[in-house]
Amino acid sequence: MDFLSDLNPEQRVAVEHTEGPLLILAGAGSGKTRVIAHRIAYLLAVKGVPSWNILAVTFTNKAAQEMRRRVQELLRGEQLAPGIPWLSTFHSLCVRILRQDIERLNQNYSRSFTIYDQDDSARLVRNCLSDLGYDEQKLAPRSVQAAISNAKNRGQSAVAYAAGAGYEDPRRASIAKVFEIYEERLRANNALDFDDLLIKAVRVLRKDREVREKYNNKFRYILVDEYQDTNMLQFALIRLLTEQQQNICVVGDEDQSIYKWRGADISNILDFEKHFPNAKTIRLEQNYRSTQVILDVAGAVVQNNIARKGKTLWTSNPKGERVRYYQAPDAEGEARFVAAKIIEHRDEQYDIRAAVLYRTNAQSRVFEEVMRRVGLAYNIVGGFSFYERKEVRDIIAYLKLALNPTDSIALARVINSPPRGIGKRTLDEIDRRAKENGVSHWQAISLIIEKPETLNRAAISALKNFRQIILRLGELVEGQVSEIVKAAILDSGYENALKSENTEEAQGRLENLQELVNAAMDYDKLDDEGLREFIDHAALVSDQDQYNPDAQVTLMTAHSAKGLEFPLVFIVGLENGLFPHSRAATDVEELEEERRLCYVAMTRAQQYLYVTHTIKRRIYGREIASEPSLFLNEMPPESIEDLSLGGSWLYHARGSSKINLERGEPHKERKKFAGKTYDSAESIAEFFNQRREQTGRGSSVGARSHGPVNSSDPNAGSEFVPGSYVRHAKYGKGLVLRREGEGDALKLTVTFAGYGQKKLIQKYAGLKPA
DNA sequence: AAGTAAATTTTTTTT
DNA sequence: AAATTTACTT
Repeated sequence: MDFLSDLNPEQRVAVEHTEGPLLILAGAGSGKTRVIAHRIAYLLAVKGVPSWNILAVTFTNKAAQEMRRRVQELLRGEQLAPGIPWLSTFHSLCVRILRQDIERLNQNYSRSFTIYDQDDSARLVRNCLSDLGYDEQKLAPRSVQAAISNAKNRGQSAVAYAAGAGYEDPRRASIAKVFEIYEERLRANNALDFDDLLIKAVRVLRKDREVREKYNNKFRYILVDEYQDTNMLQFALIRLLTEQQQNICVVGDEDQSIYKWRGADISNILDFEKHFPNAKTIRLEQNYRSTQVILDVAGAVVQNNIARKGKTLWTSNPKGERVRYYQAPDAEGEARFVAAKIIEHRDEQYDIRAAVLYRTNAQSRVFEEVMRRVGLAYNIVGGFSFYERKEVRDIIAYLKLALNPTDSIALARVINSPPRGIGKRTLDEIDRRAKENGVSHWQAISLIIEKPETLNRAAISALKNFRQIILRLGELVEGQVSEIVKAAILDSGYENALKSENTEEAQGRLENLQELVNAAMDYDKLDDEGLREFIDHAALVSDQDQYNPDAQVTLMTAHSAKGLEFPLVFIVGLENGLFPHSRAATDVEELEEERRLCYVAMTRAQQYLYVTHTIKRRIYGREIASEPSLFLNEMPPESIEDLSLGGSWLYHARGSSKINLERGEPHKERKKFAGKTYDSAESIAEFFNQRREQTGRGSSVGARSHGPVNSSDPNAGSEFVPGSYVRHAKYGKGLVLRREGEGDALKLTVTFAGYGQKKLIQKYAGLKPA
């Protein structure tokens, strides 16, 4: 079989250009997965490259799996030496490298290191904070963790972070201190957090020539997918791996860069030609996925971004139907609309796959409830994953301890769960003895058992009991994975504790643990995968790995949808403050990232795209009036069909004579959207006033909503209505989110870039319009 | 030490 | 509104 005939000319070049650096700028839906799969197959079958010489890095394990499947399918019937290339995520690649070679770093890490996920690492930060005597109210563990992670992703050590001047964050010195002991403790626990996986892998490659040469010789052909979302460390890794050869092929799309907040550095892709001087660049601009209208609308939105090279996607697909728009009275109505439409589409085409995309996971609940009520089977991606459930995490902590008893986070997690009589007093004593003798908590337990000092007999026997459990598990680590998992569930007393609870919830937890055993059994069959790999997998599975391509309805965040496609897509909750998210509202760059996210979401759609928003929404149990997203405003009206009942925002926006849409040539540069936008105070007030008049006439939609926005009288303090921008002497520019009270008691909730939300009394805050 | 009641917080996106 | 944390009882 030849691997070229069903490719377009550009795709073909991308497959054939195997030697030397290659940059593939692949627009949404331009068949990049196809190209990568064909390229790998071509390397193997035509170029005769041995499979172990190929490394392909994808964003998720699922994507790697999918790639493997497609390559295998292409190679069916080919006579080839067996073996599949290394297909993995950056993080699992680093784990594989480190499990081999971390000891060469001489940093007291052993090959049996533990991986700390977000939750573990947050716990460790919390420990550090409390040991330093810092107030968690002032230094939120999560934000400290984020600051540390950001610094690590920039390649900074604790010392460098402390020295790093710049903007004066009063918390900086304290965070640096936390950072320092956080790192110390990771090392003491023989643990690596997600960032460390990359950092240590880069370090070992950089430091040790032998290791570097080993991997340079091994990976002669390297492919990186989603290159626009790689960060500094991932780039460093690529550089080190391509020191000898330059057969590096990267694929990406600047318009789909949505992980800047996680340290992704777009200049990696923009400067690729600089980094690899002889690079060839190929643009894939033909879209095979979506209808013309969907592409037009998505393009019109992303065109509002300034920081953009700009490219033109085209398609020979049919024009398709207009994008459908719906304004719902509330989140419940929004979900009901989506469910009803899915059912309608099913009548047309019984097996149509649908996706509901939202900005935040918290939005999923209403959709789940409605889907269940109307009897639509759905698959949910993200949110609370299987491995994040408490009981599953607890059992995994037992297993981690069996392999690495110095892991104090795992120890703290399970030492008294299920309850076995080890309380605060005992824990304090363990901590004291550990510090006194400079040993781990695990070793401190043995010290206490030998020489109890202050503790009573009951506590000592509880500790002995616990130590015995872990030691016994330790004897099983070489055996079958499912056996030790079963032992952990049973010997820890977890099963009995749940059984004696005798509730439905406990029953569910038991079933989850049975699932864990089932998952472990898969590892029994594999020769070179054991407990270690099982636990690594649990830490490194991504949310997207829960995606089931056969599911009829999938609920997930817009982020998780990257790389996927569906005939029928709903983008819900398109409201200012939600999508774009309020945390991104005041920063132009962040707003542009939100817009790209919206673009990614829209370009998932193959045939039908629906965009919806609500006019009021519950947040923390409080009902808040919400306003339509500015992204809705950026969609060309002629491509939108309004399905709302009664008067919709769209109806007002488009129906008003004030609107003067300045439309230029479709693909020429166009001035920023000049239509009526709702990002000014007056227009929002106007919109809601119009609504009130209309609903007053007896429209059924949201007839009695007394949200704060609706109460805004344009004549009184009209400057500071929700949606308007203000300037604060200290915090700078901010977006007004909420308005409460009147006169002197007028309180405003304002979100400021870098400072979060603040409640301000207008009388004292000295706000100016911005 | 463990269970219950009260208070407090939570929501960005994720390897 | 729900979940988690803390305070208070036994």
